[in-house]
Amino acid sequence: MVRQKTEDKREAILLATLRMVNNNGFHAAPMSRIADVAGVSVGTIYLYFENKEDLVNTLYRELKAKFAGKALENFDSAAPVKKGFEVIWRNILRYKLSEPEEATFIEQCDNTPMVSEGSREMGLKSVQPLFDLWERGQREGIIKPLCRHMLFAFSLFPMIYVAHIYTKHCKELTEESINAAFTASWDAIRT
Amino acid sequence: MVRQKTEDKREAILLATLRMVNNNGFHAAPMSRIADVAGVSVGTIYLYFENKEDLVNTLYRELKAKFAGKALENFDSAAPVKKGFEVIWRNILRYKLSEPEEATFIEQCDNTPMVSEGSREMGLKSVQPLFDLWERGQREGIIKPLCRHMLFAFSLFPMIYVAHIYTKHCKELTEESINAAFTASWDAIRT
DNA sequence: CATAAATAAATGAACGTTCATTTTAAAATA
DNA sequence: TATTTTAAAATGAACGTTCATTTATTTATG
Repeated sequence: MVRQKTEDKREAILLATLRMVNNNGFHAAPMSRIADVAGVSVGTIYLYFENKEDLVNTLYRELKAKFAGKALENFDSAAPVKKGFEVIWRNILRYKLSEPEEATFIEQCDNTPMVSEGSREMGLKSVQPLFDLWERGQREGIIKPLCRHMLFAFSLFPMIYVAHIYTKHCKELTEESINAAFTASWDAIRT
Repeated sequence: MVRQKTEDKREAILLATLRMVNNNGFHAAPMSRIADVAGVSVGTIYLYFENKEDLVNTLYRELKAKFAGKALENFDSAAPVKKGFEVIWRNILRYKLSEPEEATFIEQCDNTPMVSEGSREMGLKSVQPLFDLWERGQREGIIKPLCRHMLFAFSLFPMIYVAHIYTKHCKELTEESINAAFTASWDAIRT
């Protein structure tokens, strides 16, 4: 075996991309600067990624996969609907608060043509257990008969927005606020 | 009297900007194409606007002002809290559904460094009556004691998201769905 | 020494912006 | 009224810069 492409460099490039894009958006993250921050030559990036689009999409998909893993941690599909929902809800909030850089990047990607529709769909499929849970809740008459989009819009989307605002302004969310936010989320979708 | 800069051209340039940016984001709206679509020469744009940033910020502020006007239409600050909230809620939804292009542009702007923090703050101040209404609701014990961000996140943000999804996929929101969405919004923030 | 990884330099396309020039129409003149 | 003057409005080719990507070269490894 000859010399391997060091995995370190790949990671450094991905991390640099995350940081640069978060700092000032995509238009302020030229390949040259990503290379600088990663401590790597520009050309090297093209050894690991096809082009910039591929680089960004790869990063997006990896983060989304990690996110889905965290979101479903300790989730028991046999538990009561409200309990199951609360577990996922708190998991997502914890992730958004503890990994604000990753969270910000994901949000940026959801609003740019640089990330393909395919990458986005992949992200949705990874939280299928949540959709199943909602459906069960509706069959049991516990959850309002709204479509997925609406349920997401009223129960998870607001929390993601709140986490974003708070990390952006470096304020801390008290345990009390978090509980209040969960109550609001649940009140919105429960019958 | 000398010749006036025709107001038509200014409007054409703004409209072209709106369309181009909506089509594929800011990076796909070069001044040259904006000029083409507006039926104007590139240089002409610089007679009406200082630079691209000024052009975009001007458009953003004009749309935000129009939005605020629509949002507060028929709002009576003396009416009961729930009624007042419902008026504004439905006004915003109507705007988002009837002017999807403008709505999409505003959303894009809220996620780009091209729009200054100052422009964004201006947008917030224009819906002060809504904040006042929430405060009154809290004094009356009708609305949960959450901060502005949270109230916005749980009652208006989801609806904006839903309107966006539906117009994007060209689906129609039934009157029934709209009522259900309002109930969810109100349930989320009422005590 | 052979081969792949890493680099630095080179390339060309695209962009925002400028500016010398032309067009337009109101004002002045006769 | 018909003609000339004037200055603002409009133009679009050209400029300098930046960017993503490619190429040629060097470096490191087995």
